[in-house]
Amino acid sequence: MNATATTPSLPAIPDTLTRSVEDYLKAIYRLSPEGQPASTSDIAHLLELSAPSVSGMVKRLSELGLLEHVPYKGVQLTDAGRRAALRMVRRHRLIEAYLVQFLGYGWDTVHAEAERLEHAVSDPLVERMAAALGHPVADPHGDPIPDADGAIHEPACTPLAGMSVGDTAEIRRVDERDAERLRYLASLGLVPGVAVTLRDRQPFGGPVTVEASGERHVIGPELAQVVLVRSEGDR
Amino acid sequence: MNATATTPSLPAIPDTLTRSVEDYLKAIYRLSPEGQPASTSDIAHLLELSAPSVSGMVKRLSELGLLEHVPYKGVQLTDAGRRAALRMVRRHRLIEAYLVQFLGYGWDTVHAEAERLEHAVSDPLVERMAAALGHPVADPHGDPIPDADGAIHEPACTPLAGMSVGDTAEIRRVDERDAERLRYLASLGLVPGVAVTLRDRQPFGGPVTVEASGERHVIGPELAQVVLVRSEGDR
DNA sequence: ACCTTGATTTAGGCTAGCCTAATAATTTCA
DNA sequence: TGAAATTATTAGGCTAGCCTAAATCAAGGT
Repeated sequence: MNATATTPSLPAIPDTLTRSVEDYLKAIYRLSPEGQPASTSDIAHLLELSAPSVSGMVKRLSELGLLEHVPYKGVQLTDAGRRAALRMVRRHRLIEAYLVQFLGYGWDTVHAEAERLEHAVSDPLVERMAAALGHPVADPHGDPIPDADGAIHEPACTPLAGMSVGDTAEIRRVDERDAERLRYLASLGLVPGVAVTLRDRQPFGGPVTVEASGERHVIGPELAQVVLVRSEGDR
Repeated sequence: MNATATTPSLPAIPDTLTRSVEDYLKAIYRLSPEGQPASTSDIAHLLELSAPSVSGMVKRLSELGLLEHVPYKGVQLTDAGRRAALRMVRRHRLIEAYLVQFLGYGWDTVHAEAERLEHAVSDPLVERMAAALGHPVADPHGDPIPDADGAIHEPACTPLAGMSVGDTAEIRRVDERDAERLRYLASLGLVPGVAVTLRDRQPFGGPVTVEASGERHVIGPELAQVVLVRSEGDR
């Protein structure tokens, strides 16, 4: 017995992770940016994999020291795991920003491309892109970009659905994953940086009416949930 | 029996190939751009894999209709295989050109990065890069870039080692794979576009002396083999 | 014509990741 | 509290790709 004795033989974290592993870490980070445990089934749902597949991978990742797993309770990233996850988040968001800025991509199509590229770019390339962009702090959807050390500042945002009638706020962030949704929001002019005023809300989870750039739009509740705003009052 | 009856059940070529398959096709293309058969062991050597691994993959690829294999004779790409290979060659060379032009890469470091990115980029991204570059016909090492339909024009080149003393020629192409070699060549000013005159050749495969940009350099025979030139006389 | 040599293929085994079906643990609710 | 529902894990199996060791084929020299 000559190891540092935490778990029975700890296989060091390999210097390069597989695509799968990177995707798991990103998913777990997304499910619990604050560090609360994420459930197996949530991970499975997000990655569109079966629950047993996730169970198996979770076991391997915890043996690698990338996360901690309490059976039937959930998983939490270790520091090493969170670092690796944030590295992927940084890559993803910088790639999106780069493709939009320099290669004419739209905010609706850029996610799929970044999803593959993030596993293939080298760290130096990521930093070159960051420099070419002038070290941006957010991607085209308003998602904050962690710095190279993994520090990230998540600005306080609330769903548009949570605004009160009469309130005015600025759109900060929009969930990036559904291209069609992004195209629809863009067609309405509901993009980050735009000021919106809530004009009406129907009861029982009904639609809301917002005014932006002088136009009024009726928005369904699930859409109003993925558009994040910052009230003029905050910070 | 309801198939078109060439081989006993032909599994259609999948729309996306794996990284491994893409690498095999590229390797086979490189070993036989003219279509002569490539040997198992040459493929194994180029990809740094064991011969049995290559044997197994070759079997699968021939079942997929990407190549034809005559046991103990060699493999030849089919039209579909060659098309897939040229698609990878186009990607690789355009990525190299893009990274050098827009992201400050040097010709010595760009190969490794392109080697990974070529498997991850989408066709539209490749075409956007090509457009941003103004549809170049060659990459930073002078290697010609196939067009989007897979047509490629390989300019007639001969190794510098094959020149006669007193001849003058233009450097056209340099093997891209060894970063250190590229750095050395660049330090001597021996890059594509430069005119060189052969001043001396030592017998028995000895070094050659070339003059370029007014300077003389002594070059070992294996280096003189990977620098390709076009004589002023040729086309 | 035979035998050695080198290239190639077959045999058998391994890991990473995925799956479905079956089992087990936890939570919920009557 | 105890059954039902939910959630997670184990069992067992699959493919892609890689490996080493063993067998086999193709040639070339005597």
